[in-house]
Amino acid sequence: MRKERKERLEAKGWKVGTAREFLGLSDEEAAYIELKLRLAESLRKRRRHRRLTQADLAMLVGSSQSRVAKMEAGDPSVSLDLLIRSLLALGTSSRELSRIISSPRFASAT
Amino acid sequence: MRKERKERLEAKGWKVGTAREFLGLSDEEAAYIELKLRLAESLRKRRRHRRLTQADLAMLVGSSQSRVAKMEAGDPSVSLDLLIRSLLALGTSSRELSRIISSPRFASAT
DNA sequence: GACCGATATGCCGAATTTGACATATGGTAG
DNA sequence: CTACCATATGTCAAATTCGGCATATCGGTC
Repeated sequence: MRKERKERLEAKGWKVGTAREFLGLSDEEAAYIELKLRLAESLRKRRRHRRLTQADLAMLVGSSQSRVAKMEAGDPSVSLDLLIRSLLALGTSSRELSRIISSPRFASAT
Repeated sequence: MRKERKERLEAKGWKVGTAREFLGLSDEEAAYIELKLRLAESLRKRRRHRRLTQADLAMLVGSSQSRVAKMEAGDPSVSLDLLIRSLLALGTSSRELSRIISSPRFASAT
């Protein structure tokens, strides 16, 4: 996998709609990144809802505060795997997970 | 991550309903494995629908035939990450992805 | 201002995941 | 049976991701 490329940038300031137009991303890469950001956003929302600190969540999933911070930031160094595992650890159901994945981050438009 | 445990077995003969009852899996682990199996199943279905061989798909996602075989078998050595990336490479939309994730593998019942 | 809890960022060695290869198995046509 | 193609399985070095740690930054409160 050669994702050292644009992924470095993915979550810097591109939390906005589609990054696709700014960088030269393939549909597939764009979809992957979008997905990651949706999960990241949701993770943070759910953690806060439960009134947990990043450190709490880290403990819960057997990770570290810094990794949780990276997850929520959509950092390229975190995999969908860990993101999803964390959501599951927070008690997210498949049903809810599916909703997260299909929900538009803003309004896809265009 | 200490998944060397039961995951060794996960995809052996446990394509059935919930593995949860046989092995001592936590809700979270069970959900994770179920999810993986759903994606695996879907990947195979979609690849076949497109009349592609595992080698074709491998080429498409920049992987190898053996890895594709492992993906479709839900092998513990493949991550959700790769599984999802492959589905995306096959043109699966977020919408479809979400449907895959929430769809029961059989009939969850009980 | 100083202090404090929460979060962000950079780094590193350890652990996991990957692609590739060899090889085995399965099915099918000749 | 042989040949061929698709798929399965095992292994391994290289690449990626991991947890943990140190440290920086960001509000609040005093």
